[in-house]
Amino acid sequence: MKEIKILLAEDDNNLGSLLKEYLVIKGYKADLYPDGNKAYKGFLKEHYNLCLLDVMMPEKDGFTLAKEIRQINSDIPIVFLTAKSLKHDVLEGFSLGADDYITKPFSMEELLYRIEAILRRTQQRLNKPQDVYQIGNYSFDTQKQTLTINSKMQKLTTKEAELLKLLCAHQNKVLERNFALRTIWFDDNYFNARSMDVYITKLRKYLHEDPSIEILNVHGKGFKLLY
Amino acid sequence: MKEIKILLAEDDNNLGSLLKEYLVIKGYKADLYPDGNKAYKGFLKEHYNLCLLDVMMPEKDGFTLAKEIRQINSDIPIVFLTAKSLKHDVLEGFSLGADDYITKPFSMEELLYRIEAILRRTQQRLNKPQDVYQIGNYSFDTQKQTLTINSKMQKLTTKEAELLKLLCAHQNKVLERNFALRTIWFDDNYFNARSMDVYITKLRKYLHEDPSIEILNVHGKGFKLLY
DNA sequence: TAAGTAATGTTAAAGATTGTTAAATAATAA
DNA sequence: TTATTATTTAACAATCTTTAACATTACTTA
Repeated sequence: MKEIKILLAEDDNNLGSLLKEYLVIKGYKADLYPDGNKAYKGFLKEHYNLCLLDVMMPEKDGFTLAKEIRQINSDIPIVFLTAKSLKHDVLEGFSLGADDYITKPFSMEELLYRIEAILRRTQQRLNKPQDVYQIGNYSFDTQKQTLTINSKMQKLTTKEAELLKLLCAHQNKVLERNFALRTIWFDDNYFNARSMDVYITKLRKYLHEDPSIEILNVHGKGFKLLY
Repeated sequence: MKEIKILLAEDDNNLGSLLKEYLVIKGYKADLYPDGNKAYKGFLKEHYNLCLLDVMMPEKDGFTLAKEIRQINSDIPIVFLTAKSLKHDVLEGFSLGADDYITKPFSMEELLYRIEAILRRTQQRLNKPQDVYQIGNYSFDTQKQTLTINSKMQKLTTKEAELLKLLCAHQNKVLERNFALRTIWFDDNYFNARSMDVYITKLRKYLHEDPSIEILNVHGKGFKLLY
């Protein structure tokens, strides 16, 4: 797991230190800068993953700083901290491409959760989103489109994998025909429905080695993956 | 620009209608559901880009609904609306993978900006372009058009490098055929498509030394670089 | 209950897309 | 210009998806 570095720009040293300490405890690397200019210089030197900017700061306010940061990195998540919850202010922040906007006073925990929510969105694509389902004794890798049991690996075609993925997402619940058809085939006409039946047969064959697994048909409704 | 569809689950019909109307004015398509069950059914039928869920709802509350939605689509942005700003509540929301959390009363404009901030993140999800990509054990220099492994350096032709670069920018995601063709060949006709297939074969050969790397074909859609 | 109808199961063939190699053409360097 | 390299086109193989055909099962209705 790569370390995540947060740029923290806050002129109130009490709050700033507190925040930094809290973030460090939570496993982030955080650098505190007391004003916008110093923060900007720091931004140029280091490689940060997220910016936490106070709006009201001496020398250079948070909005100006955000603009400058955006010039260099149009992609980095920016979160504003502010005492006043003036509507106009909030809107200006977002129009600069803020990812979130938190008005003081706020709880540390909430801040942390908001940071994590944003990082989840921005980081997740960089790491591989290893979606792997365990289906009985099988292991189904949705990214690689493979189904493995006892080190025997079966490659799945795209359609096979898409359908199995939907079944997994609905495990023990009915996957409705029309929903699956519209999701995978984008049209729930008769022929696509028959095509889907063919794929159900194929999946049943693949999953044959673990007898506790079953793709049950719910007449007129759809299919249910049980195990 | 594709239409963006928002699922709105809110039992207070006054607020719900107001929200829906506002979102529609702002150019979104929005469907209002008066409780969690109806919202879930709607979610199964339609394809939404974002969910706006009231926490307190009859039949099925927002948290439960979010869990069910996440089962089916682990990726869709979810925003909670709530009257109470109880800390415990907020944290629960985020732990379910909420992308934002707004306590009533809120201004319509702020809501809109928050929605836009989230969509900005989720819609454009390409990795930022880099000069040098690490692909498994390979190092791919886009400027020099070289692919290096164990100090063995392979020169790439322009087309090879362009295609590999696009694949890298989309790593773990599908690089759509037509997009790649229009980007690199400026025309997605049949012959260019065949030419691209030839290049895919070449790239696969170059990347053969690290077996964890794979250029997966997603039938009818495009290619996905996995490692 | 029995017959009729609709839905699903299964297999194989047809049709479409992709994989691969080599030859032909185009572009570039010597 | 020729030699070399890059790209496209052609040809054929392999794979994936859809369609067709027929079998079976589930439901409906008389």
